[in-house]
Amino acid sequence: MPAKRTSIRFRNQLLQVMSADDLALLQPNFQPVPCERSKTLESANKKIEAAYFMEHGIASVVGGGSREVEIGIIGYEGVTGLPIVYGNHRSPHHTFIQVAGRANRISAAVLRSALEKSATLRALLLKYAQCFHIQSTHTAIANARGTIEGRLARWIVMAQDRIAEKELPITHEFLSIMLAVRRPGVTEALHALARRGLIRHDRGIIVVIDRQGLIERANGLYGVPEAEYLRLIG
Amino acid sequence: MPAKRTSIRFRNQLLQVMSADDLALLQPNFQPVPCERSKTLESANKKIEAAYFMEHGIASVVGGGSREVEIGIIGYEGVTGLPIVYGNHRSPHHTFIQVAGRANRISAAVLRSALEKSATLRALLLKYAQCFHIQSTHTAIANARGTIEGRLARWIVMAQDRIAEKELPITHEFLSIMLAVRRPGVTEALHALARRGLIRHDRGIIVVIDRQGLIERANGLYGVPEAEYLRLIG
DNA sequence: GCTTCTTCGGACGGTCCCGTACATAGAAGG
DNA sequence: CCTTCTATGTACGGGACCGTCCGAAGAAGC
Repeated sequence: MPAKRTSIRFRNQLLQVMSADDLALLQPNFQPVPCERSKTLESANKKIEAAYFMEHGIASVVGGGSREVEIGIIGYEGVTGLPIVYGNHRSPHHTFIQVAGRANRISAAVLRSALEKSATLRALLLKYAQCFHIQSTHTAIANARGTIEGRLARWIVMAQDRIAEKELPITHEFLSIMLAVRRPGVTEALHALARRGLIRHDRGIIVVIDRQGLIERANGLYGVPEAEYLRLIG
Repeated sequence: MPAKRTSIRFRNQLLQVMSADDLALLQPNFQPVPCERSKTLESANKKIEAAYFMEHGIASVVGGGSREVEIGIIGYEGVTGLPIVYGNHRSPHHTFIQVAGRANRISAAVLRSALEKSATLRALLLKYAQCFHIQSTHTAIANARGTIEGRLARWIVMAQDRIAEKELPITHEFLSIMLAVRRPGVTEALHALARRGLIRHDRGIIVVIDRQGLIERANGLYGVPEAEYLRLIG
């Protein structure tokens, strides 16, 4: 066997579980890019130029026109640009970096042709598409039934899954936009979580203390999409 | 050209826009079935036996465990069983008939093998999957920001799109579960819509009077998924 | 060290919606 | 016609959250 195989290990979960052949289709076309906060990856109703296999940081998908609402988040477990997987060039959503990090960028055209060539790559990315779909349906459920405190607890745990550190660099203002609530509402809910000893927080920082307690506080809003991810992707 | 072509016209939009070859893969395996109200098409976390190309009536997809919340609805514009298209056997959602009608049933195994054979069939159903995904993201947005009256107006217009008649057979109780609100809240919101002259309502019946007015009342919550459907499927 | 900007803490009246309870009125079946 | 069930109308107190405003307290630049 030729020793051509580059031994770069990706943190991205999709790239990790991908077959060597599929990875070989993508990897030569990867462009490692830093993702600074607020960087736009996709604009609503504009052609999607590239997909980003996240390595670090968090991307957020939002929709709803003027006053945007978060639909889902993507970290090193996933990839942006799902409309490409669906066979499309655009979507009415906006995707941007919420927590700085880095990603492997691949152009939409290359990804599209790789998807045509490989049925197994298609299968993997479609499974991830289902995971992301389920994540957004559970956002819908959380928005319908959850209190601010519960939704916030869910968001913090989901973000921690993707950061893998206990410190989340995020402001109340940002969270209030994501959850579509009033900014002081976020402040109060964070205090409530802190009073219960589940988090600490400082200017622009939230520190997870009791992850399991947060999950319980989320009152059933956390867990289902995560279990589906494990089942489908592992 | 051999006159083998059966000239049955389907009402289902996906079957209408499908190529003759793709239709030929599916149609011999169709089983026309009546869909009475409350019939379960898919259960949460159970193997999906079949997909249903709706011809009449409305199927509803819900999730969220004990107190379920509606994620999206499917009528003659679509098909149930999207997890099959995603390459899966199950999902954490529950799908059932909300307004009686009928559908063309096709077993999951047959649909799966047809999807493997035909790239164009895959492409079409994936486009519909994206449409449904966008529908559920907009349910998330509506749940986050809409008033009961607005969300109700959205739901009524969406249902009317799929019923194509002005009369919707639906009870307040049912709507309250779908929207995850209190039952008397639905009663009051329906009165408000009626006072504005947008609907009439009777025991178990809602009659659309001013569709455009309802859309305006939905305050931006209606329209985006519908426009995407037109763009992607036509 | 002082100004300026960002971020957070706290407060106000007001609104929407909740949980609950109860009464009425069609429908359905004897 | 009478009973029973379902569906709707209405009311009450209470809680969650809203829009808004203002002050304080770190962070950042001059």
